[in-house]
Amino acid sequence: MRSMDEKKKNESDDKTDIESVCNEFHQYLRRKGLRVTPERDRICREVYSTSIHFDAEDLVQRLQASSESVSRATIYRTLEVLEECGLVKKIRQTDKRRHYEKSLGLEHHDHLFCDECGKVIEFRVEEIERLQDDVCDHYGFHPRRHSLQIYGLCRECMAKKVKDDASKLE
Amino acid sequence: MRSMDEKKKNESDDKTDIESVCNEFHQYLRRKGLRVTPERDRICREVYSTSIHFDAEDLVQRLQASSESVSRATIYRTLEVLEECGLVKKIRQTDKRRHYEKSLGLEHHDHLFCDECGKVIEFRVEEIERLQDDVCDHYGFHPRRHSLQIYGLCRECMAKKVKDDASKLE
DNA sequence: TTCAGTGCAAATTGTTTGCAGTGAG
DNA sequence: CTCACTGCAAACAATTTGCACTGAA
Repeated sequence: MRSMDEKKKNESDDKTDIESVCNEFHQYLRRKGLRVTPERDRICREVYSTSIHFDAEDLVQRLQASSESVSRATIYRTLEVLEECGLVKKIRQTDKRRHYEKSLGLEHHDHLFCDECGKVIEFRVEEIERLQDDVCDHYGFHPRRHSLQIYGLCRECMAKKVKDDASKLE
Repeated sequence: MRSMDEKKKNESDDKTDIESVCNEFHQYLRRKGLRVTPERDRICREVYSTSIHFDAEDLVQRLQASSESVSRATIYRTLEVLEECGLVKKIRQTDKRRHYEKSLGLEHHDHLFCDECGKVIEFRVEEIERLQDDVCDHYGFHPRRHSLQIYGLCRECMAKKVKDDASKLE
């Protein structure tokens, strides 16, 4: 698997320094003539202090559980701003919820989603990226973003399923 | 572009004979002990007599415009059955609507979506399919379905944009 | 001081559900 | 004759919006 770029699956990896992310966000806001408010700051921190993957409703739950609650509307509005400034990316899954991932410092990558346990595995294969560009060239298409999602069963859930199926036959 | 499989973009291509599709659907229903009803038939025909791509709400609009209106609930319920039997496939969920494409006789393929005019271009690259399998092997992941979506601007919209931007500079 | 931003509650949108009546097998 | 299917209207769940108030610049 030469071209596959191994990624440690470390959801709570705190390498990205929250302060610098907030700074970047504040700068973006000022550049755009938007205001830096405690709510926006709080939301940005919450997003960046937890797992890479989250959805809007989860975020609402978490933020409203804290003493410094932020309203649902503000959270939705702020997620849009965060997306515009590139700190967060929509990845949208199968259910009706809007899924995001924080994107600072992350190279583009694609996902494997386990149908059973919901696990998310990230991967990146240069060769696939390149082939996509070829396709676009071929159609004169100007790509802005893409997503490759593979759904199925992860190793563990597959093993479990095989076992369950076997025991049903007894 | 050796491995790229050219697909004529012919949305209303009626090669797939509606009668045989309906037949297949009826057989599936019987096999499963489900009933063949006029509503299910009507929905199946509507799906197969129009463009490959559609979303649930569009279908509702079209079916309710006709004299033989079918209720929204029945349409949603039937789409599920059509999906189980493989006559229809769920695709992207960019907006909040549920998008489908009819899948009979179509080989798996991926999509380019134009952000501007909404055009959809289908493509298939064997090499990409193969690389995806490699990725799954590597993680011990058992794939069931996948989708690769590329968003951006199609040739025409890109040209238009370039022109517009240029005229703004005058 | 002045709007952009906030919270709240009401509105929207797509989809799902409960139920009484109906018709396919 | 039965029970799966239908239409309807109400229920849901996620997101959006209108509006009066508030606080960042």
